[in-house]
Amino acid sequence: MLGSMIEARHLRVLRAVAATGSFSAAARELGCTQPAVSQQMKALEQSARTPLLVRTGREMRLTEAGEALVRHATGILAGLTAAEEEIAAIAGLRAGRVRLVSFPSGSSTLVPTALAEMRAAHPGTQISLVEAEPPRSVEMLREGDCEIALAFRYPDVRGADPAAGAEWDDLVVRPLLTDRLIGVVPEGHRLAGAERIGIAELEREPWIAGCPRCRRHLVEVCESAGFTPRIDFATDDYPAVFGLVGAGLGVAVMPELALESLRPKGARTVPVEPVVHREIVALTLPDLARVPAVGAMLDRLTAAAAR
Amino acid sequence: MLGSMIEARHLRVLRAVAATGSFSAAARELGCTQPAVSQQMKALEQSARTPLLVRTGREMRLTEAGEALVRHATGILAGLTAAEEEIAAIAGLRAGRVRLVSFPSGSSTLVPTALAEMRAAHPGTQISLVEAEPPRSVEMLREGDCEIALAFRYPDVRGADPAAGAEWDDLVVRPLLTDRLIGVVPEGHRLAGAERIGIAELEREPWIAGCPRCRRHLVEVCESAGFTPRIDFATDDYPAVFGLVGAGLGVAVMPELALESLRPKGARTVPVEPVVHREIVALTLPDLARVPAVGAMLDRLTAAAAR
DNA sequence: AACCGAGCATAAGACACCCTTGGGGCTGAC
DNA sequence: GTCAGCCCCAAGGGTGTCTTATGCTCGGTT
Repeated sequence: MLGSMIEARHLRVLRAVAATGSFSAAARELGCTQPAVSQQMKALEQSARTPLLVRTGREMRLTEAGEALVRHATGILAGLTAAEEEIAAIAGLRAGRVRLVSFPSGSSTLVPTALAEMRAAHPGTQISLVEAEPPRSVEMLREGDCEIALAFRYPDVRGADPAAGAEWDDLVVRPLLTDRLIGVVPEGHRLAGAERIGIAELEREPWIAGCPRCRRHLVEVCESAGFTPRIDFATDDYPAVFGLVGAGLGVAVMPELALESLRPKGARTVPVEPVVHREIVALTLPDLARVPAVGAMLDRLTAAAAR
Repeated sequence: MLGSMIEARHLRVLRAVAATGSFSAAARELGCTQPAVSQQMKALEQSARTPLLVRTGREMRLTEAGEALVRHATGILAGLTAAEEEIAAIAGLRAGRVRLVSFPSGSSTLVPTALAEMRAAHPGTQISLVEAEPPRSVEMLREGDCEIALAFRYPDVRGADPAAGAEWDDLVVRPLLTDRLIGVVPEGHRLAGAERIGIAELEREPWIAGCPRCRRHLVEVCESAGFTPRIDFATDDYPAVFGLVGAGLGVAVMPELALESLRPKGARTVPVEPVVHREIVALTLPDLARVPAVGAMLDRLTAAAAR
């Protein structure tokens, strides 16, 4: 049912025979023995239901049908080698597109350096970057709108939050780096000069929270410390958080990594206890992880995170 | 060495998978089982050295390499089916060219009727006709300049002429019809009214011979009758022979078939004894005889000769 | 919460295909 | 006449391919 068609191998052999004029020469060109060529041609003529070659003792000639097939074979084999080359380029990292989606402001230093190294090592590849929040970015990954999603996760505070990581159990999770949350208080705050702050010391402060998941995790941490934070504002824009805190409107916690590219105007940063870690990971699909360009980009991200 | 390339079968399966979005549906479309599709795709991905499909649980998506391959597959498979159709047309007598070469004036009635029936039965085929003498026509056949050669041969007169037929022992010889030689004498000749002429009765007449092979055979026949003919003229143009005989310049023998389309001006025809037969045959190469259009044309020639 | 249907992967077995080796016949050249 | 080149044929080993049967996961249902 599937095997009664003309195969590419047949056309390669036929073309070699037509070009050289003999089975033996074609066999030498193809790197096989002469009976192999003979059998291929017999099979091809059988599936064609008409002779393609005329054996005249001295030379091997094509029939009309043979000429027609050779004429078509040229284009077909050209298309086939073009396809093979394009695939080989993708497999050999001389081409390939990787769509990277990252959470906002998570691409401050990690993504740019990884992207620069990737471009330097494999100039043919094209890396695109879009920003999206983790719930949305994972959705994009599953929908096929990107190949790599940068996300972060918090460890379970009390074993009651398996959902945060459980959503990813069918994904490839590549840990990149782990940073911790730093407390942010107004300059005039009573704890502004402290060396460390126990989280419970901020029980009665108004809070400025981050993105929904950050906010949820903040509540969990505080509740396991014995209180429920009063959240007055919520924004995922870190400069805005800094502005709000600097204006004396509340306190906040912020990833250490985000601080590197922010200027603390009117606010002070203080380590909090217990230490809260945030793990930044790269996510992809199992099949996509085996795509060379995707794997290479993951490696670059890992390498960039190692600093 | 030969088996490491992308095969057409792989592309057909890949296209079906891409079109249907699942292995099972592709298997139904292709008329095979689902594991067959699964294994084909695994083999293709292995030879591509990069994943082509992304299994996301719900749907089957293509990677960039997969998209590229499908894009190429469209053209490749189109070319392949076009080639298959053209071959099938030739095999199915909806197309095909047959170059027929015939000896002069041998195509008087035989070839036209066969050609007309061929055209009526298989309108797609193209039959061309060229005239050439038997030594040359066989050469054309061997050189690949025609598919069928019409020729004639005389039976051995004394077992000393094996060369006439021995040249064809690697050819397919299809006997079409056998006619006999008829004597031609001037109107005023002493034997013009005879019912039969013994060949020896023309011993002292001047002769008008035909083509080289006819002339050679004439000499053999006469010699086996006990004399050597005196040949004054030789031409392979039968009307010219008639003219020469009618002008009283000699006697001749002529194939009965040629007489049908000639007007005997000034000459009379008389059967000669012993009866000399001339066998008209169609020649082709063994491989070419298996080409449908060639075989069909041979059949039409045989059928036309049966009348 | 448990069930069920759809879909994919895997394993094993039968079968076909393909290539190679070895031998033979044929043709053309020295 | 011999020799080299070319083709076909037959037999054997290896590989690929398809099928059946089975297990697993997922999504929708009862």
